[in-house]
Amino acid sequence: MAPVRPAAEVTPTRPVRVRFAPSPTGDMHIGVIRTALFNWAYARHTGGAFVFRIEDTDRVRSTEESYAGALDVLRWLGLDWDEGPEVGGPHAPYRQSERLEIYSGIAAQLQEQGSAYPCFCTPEEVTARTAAAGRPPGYDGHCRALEPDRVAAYEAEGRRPVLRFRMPAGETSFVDLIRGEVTFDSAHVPDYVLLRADGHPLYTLTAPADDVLMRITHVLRGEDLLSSTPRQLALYAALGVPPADVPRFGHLPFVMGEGNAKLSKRNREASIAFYRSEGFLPEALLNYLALLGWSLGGDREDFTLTEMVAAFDLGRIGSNPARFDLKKLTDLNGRKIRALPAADFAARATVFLQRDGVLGTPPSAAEQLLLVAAAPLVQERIETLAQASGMLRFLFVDERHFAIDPAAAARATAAETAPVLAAAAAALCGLADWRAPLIEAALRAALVDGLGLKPRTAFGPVRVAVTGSTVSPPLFESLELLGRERTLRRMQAAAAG
RNA sequence: GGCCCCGUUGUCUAGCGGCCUAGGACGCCGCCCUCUCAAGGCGGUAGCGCCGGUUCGAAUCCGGUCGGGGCUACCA
Repeated sequence: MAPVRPAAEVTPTRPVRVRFAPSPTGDMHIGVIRTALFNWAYARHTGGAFVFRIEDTDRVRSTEESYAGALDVLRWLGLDWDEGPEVGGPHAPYRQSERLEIYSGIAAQLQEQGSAYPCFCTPEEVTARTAAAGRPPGYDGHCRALEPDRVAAYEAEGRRPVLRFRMPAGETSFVDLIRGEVTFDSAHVPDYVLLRADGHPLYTLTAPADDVLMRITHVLRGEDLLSSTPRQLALYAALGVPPADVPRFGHLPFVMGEGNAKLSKRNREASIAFYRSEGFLPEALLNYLALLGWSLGGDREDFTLTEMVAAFDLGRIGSNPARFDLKKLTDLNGRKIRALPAADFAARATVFLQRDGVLGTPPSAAEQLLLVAAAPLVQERIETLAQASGMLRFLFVDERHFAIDPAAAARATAAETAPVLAAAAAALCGLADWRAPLIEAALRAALVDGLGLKPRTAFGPVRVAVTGSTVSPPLFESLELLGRERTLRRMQAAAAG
């Protein structure tokens, strides 16, 4: 058999159409989204189309929740699709469960022309045979040429056959977009199942069918599908798909978790929902994921989606698996948070502050103003949005519920702190203008110069008394935002013990 | 077992025959700054899996080897 060559070598000018085709069988995870990102970036870079298809042919595992979750995650990330669920398109429907007639038509054609045949073997029988023969596992072609009376006998037993594709002998090679030329010998590619015994199609049929029907030009998918590519190519040959309509293939390396295992749905760290609820920014997640297997070139690691799209190039995708590193993601997230305009940060942090009861729902106008004012102070100190609450609570908490963290209070005795707080309160109560520089000057004069304390020991008690913690945004700015009244009240309360 | 893919510091990577006594980033360690915590600045730590070959010259090309991974489902 002549080697099958990718279509793009024949027609390099066909407009790019890529697809993201998850199966809705669980939470969207890191690896899957990285695949979506690369497809999306390639489509946007080339001005092509990004097709979103749902491969829900496994009726047992697919759930409506996962389906909804997939759309939700893509939307949250900002990976917009040109064709697919809810937006429709010329090749609708985009859920394979709604395209069943198409697949049975193709299956019938394949069977009619002898490219596929019914197989009555049970999996147990196949393994028993290969084991007995000392052969490697995999279907042995037992039903390839069944006599009619054998078929009748099986049917009389009440067996329902699957439909298997008849793998032609010979070699199949193709040029993988990421790995270069790959060759498989059909001797190692067993006849595979197209249709279940109940007549429902498998992805082995639906994915290749839809890739061609939806006029996909480039299939960028996980490395786990690399060895199913010769099957897909053989199917196209049997169907008589013109070479120009056969997509090119590129197999992305895995994203690994801790240890040496592929990051899977088992890890909580693999779920996009986890990062969303921890306060990671979508653009940080995407930026980080891009770094796993792709590089802008040079030393640029912190970039925008727009920059990524402009520079995206399949040639720069690496072929070796990458380990997911939460520390690096977190660092990148911190950078993106710091770079946010204050109002933008405030808007994004709001849901987290509400979740933690720091802000009301909806927040009052005063709360919103205070949050924007405090934003720059906090942005520099947190790495995830979820950390904002701990840093800001003292500013918004109702005075009746304000409390000093016991661990912070235990750092010094009341006898030690009371004089400091009294002096601080005295210095501040008559301050003409309640602004950070003046607050600082007054406190330094009273505590450092007046009481002869080191800055560290002078301001520590004030910080604990007013913010309730040993860790807070910068003290003087915090006092300014808190206001004179609440500041003095908290100092007096703390001094009184 | 068979077939296929992969192999630069702990991690992600740059590198595509001389610019490499291998660059950047995260992490880690130290110092500086400093009202806490951060941020920032400066410095340090650590790598081309191994063996052959090609070449004047190899991280870069070739072969082998070892190691890791995937597939080998009526999952995708």
